[in-house]
Amino acid sequence: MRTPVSDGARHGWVALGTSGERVHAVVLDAAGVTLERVELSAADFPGWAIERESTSAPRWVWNDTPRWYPRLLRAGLQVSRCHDLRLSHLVLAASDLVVDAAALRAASRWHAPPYEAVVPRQPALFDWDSDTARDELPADVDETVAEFARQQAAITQSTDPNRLRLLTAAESAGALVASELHVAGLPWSREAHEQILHDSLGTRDTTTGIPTQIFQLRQQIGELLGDSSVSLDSQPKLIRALHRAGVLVESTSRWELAEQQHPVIAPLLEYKKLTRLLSANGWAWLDEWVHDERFRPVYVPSGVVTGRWASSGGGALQIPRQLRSAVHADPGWKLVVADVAQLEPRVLAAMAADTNLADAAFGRDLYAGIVNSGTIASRSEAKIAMLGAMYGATSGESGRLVPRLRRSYPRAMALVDSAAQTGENGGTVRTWLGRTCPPPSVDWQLAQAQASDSTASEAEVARARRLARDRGRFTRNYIVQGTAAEWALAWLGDLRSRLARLPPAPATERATASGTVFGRQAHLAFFLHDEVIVHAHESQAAAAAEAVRAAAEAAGRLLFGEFRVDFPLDVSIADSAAKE
DNA sequence: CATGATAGCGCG
DNA sequence: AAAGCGCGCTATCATG
Repeated sequence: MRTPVSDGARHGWVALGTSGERVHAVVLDAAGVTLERVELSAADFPGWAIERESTSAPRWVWNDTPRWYPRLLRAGLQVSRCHDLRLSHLVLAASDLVVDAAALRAASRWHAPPYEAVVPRQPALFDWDSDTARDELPADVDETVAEFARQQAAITQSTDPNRLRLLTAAESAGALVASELHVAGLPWSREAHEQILHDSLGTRDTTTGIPTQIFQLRQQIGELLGDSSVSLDSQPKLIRALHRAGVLVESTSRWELAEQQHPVIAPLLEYKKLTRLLSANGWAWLDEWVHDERFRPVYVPSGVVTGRWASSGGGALQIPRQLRSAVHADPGWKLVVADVAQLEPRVLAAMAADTNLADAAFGRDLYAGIVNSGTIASRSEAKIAMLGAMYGATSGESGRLVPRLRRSYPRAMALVDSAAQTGENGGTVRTWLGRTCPPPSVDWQLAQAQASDSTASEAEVARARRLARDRGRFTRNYIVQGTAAEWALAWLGDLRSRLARLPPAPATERATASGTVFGRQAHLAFFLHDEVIVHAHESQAAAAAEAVRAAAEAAGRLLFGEFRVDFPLDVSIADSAAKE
């Protein structure tokens, strides 16, 4: 295992490409001048890369991290830095900060969907259409070098090269982390999971497969509704059965059912809860997604329009709290579970340089700070108000409370209000580092144009107004959610290099079996917007926890410099990831 | 039989 | 009471 060299002077770049079975590398100096061209067989490539990393720690330039990095990891190489051309292209071609994006946009083959969408897990299910084939990502090394040059030029000539350099580096570091998370996997106890399933669902009937608890609830609900054959899984049928029993609901959603007074409600809500567990994370999920005590979801960096990650397969970003105790460290290892308290409002305070809000948050619970300042009476109201301000609430308790925040924190509120106004007017907004939201759709623009015509009907005007407001709420939230995603990338990127610098754990049986770079090393095991889980040998858990905190501080400084805002973490070191 | 839309619920 | 952002996934049901 090679430990990444810590960042210091610039180490130059190595651009990679393929041609058939051959790998081509072009070594560039820091100014982008070609120093050397190397051609390798696919088999020789990992060894060559390991050598290169240890001698010069270059920034690896490649078309798409998931097409290159997993095999290097399996060969034992954790690289220190890369430039992901696909992700960077998507950011730069759309960014307001780029002065002339024509050349980038003309290179349309670089505008490509995530690898998972192109190479699906079950290829048979995918229907290749001509567009996808035509837009396949370039792999040739000269095309790689050319795109890299275009991107460097776009950054250098932009109105804010520093931000775009940070953003593309953060995106690229995130791409490395995403591959590492997949290869390492989330430690998952099959036994603990099965215990949870058994405790809540009971045992599966040997012939029907229906768990006893669900079977019994179904019987009980049938009796209470006076219809033993009622279908509980079909909303229309369930609604009709409820109506016959005098429960006058318009939907079968949980909140509406919960309002009703009827003996069938409690068992019905329980039934819905249990069937949800069964279908989303039951025995079938366990068999499909957990192997060798690891859950290995596919993370999709930048899969969300705001820059947040998405995931593909297994519902990685929706693991229910109920199952978190199944996330369990290996014997002799620990989980360091850390999440940021109120990331988004802190990010908003820093973006707006709103010292009142940053001070209210400093060193404590942000909502308690708002209460403390006398702005709002209770913590729960403060939270509702702040979420309403960032999401664009107009009615209800939230809408009522937002004006109070506007009085106490005018700078922060003006920033989100202005983003909303820009969006309503059809404009674009951008995050702190320059990720720019998409322009309004053709349909949206058409609706606005029609509504401004003197012959427009009332319905057309109302629809255009509603669409404009919808877009305003989107852009309002975009700047905050997107900048929070950037903070999280900076946190992850800094953390991965800190963890890589920790000395390896003592040799264990598992280390020899796992066959990857992470067998003996503290490593990231999970990431979810504002939370990380690190898997570390017990001898290193405390150092890993300290690295998590230090990385959060570094991320705050990297984005917001000396502005006085902090990002406090809740950190725990435990065998499982269970909360509370 | 396959595809797409919708409801509902899980996560931040 | 159920609004106000961003997602993925499952089941059902209408449509091709």
